[in-house]
Amino acid sequence: MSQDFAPIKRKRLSDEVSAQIQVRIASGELRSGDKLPPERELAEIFGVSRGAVREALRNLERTGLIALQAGARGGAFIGQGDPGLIGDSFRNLYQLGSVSLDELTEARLWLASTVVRIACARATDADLAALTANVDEAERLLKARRYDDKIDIHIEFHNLLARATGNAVMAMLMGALMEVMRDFAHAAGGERNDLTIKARRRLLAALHKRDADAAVTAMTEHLESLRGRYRDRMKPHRAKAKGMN
Amino acid sequence: MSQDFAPIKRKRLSDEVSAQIQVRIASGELRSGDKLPPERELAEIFGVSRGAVREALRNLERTGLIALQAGARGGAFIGQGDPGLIGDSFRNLYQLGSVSLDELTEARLWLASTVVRIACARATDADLAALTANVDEAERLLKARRYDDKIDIHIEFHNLLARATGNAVMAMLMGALMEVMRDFAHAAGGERNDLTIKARRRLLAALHKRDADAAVTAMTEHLESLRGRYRDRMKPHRAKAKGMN
DNA sequence: ACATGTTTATTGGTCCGACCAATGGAAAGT
DNA sequence: ACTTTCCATTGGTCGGACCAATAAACATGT
Repeated sequence: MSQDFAPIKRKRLSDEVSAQIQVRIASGELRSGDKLPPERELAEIFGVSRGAVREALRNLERTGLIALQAGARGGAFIGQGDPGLIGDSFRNLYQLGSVSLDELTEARLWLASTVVRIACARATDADLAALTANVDEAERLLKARRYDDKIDIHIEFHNLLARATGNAVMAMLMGALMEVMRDFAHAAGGERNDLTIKARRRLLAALHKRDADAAVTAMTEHLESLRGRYRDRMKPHRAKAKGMN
Repeated sequence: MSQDFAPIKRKRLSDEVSAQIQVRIASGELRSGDKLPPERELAEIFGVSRGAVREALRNLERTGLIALQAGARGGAFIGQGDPGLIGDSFRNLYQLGSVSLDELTEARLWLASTVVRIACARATDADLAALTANVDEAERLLKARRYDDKIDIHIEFHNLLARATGNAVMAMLMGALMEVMRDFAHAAGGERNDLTIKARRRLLAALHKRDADAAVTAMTEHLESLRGRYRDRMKPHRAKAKGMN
């Protein structure tokens, strides 16, 4: 036993409280819809101040585990999680310089390939209809020169496609990456040509024919060309982080 | 103008504060390593109580945007984000019943296929050496009957492979999914046979030969069989959430 | 001079007690 | 029976106090 004394972890009270509640959730003791005791009671139970309890609850709220609601029948209710947090995480990592734009677009391209292949096999008629409607809408917006609105529709296309895989996790992963893409798509300004529309028409045709290889090709080629254009347009908007160590 | 009066958003002060700070970060005005003014000053600047500022800072800390440090030269420092939060999000979504175990394993399988294909093309000698060392270690633990420790090594294998793609985003995505896998791998108890080891040896051989198809096959077959075994062993550990709307 | 211990100023961490604001149900009035 | 008013409950905010950690400035001893 050379150097393994005590780690000495000065944990914050609020973190201790939120940890205990989280354990109750992980164990299944607390489930979606359940209500926690009021802050004042929790303070007494845990033997800490209401402020500490409050910080714990706010943390859990931020994590999407609970939702706070004021008023008579209000309180802290166990929620269902928030898929949007995944996208937020990536946004932060990008803004803080921990991941690059190039890595994001590359990962997105890889994910999109998988998505389109799976979706090609599983997409329902309703999925295909929604995708078609989406492209129609995008074309309408393009003609109306509403380039900024078009971006959101384009992003929605990828989300629809990901949902067509029938796998919520995959939909969330793609959704997260697309959230970051949204940011700099708006920053870079929307495309004003119809290349995307045409590529999507080809993709839809392949999907209807259940031709996975053609669908993947259509998707990949389009994203590759987009990637090239973005790379030219977006100068790195941040100098490399100077280590804070 | 039929019904578009005022949205009436009763935002919390602390959220308003954290939002303003976040904007400064997004705009690049605040960068990794920068220090925010002390809580008491921020309270005066924003014209709110110190408690409100504190909640805002704790929220940002939870998000990985800042790190709080007590003491004389302490304060709130802009951080670099925390990739672990992505895994936490999925863990929460799973625990709260918003995503199923099956969707997680399926998405993991898809991602792993992509990862192994890319890694096959890009892995450096150092990557391959690390992967080989990992499998050796796993074999050692298996012989020592340290099944629980073996799980973590097995998970590390996937992370190493993902890192071998050279894409940090992909490594984070895989890392996040594997974090959830870790939970129920431990809950289900580690495998006690050497099937995984053998599959990994085949995978490594394919990687060394840069035979992408063989590598993908080795990975996929193994994960598929694992998936089948898990499905038998893990009964859904939670009844379907009764909606709380 | 140098090393070591002590003080002190700074800053996050916690607590208390009070009051405000939202909300739904109970009581009162019609 | 319906509407209005009131009230208890519960989160949201505040101010001020004190504790705890920390590093710099200072004092002390060799």
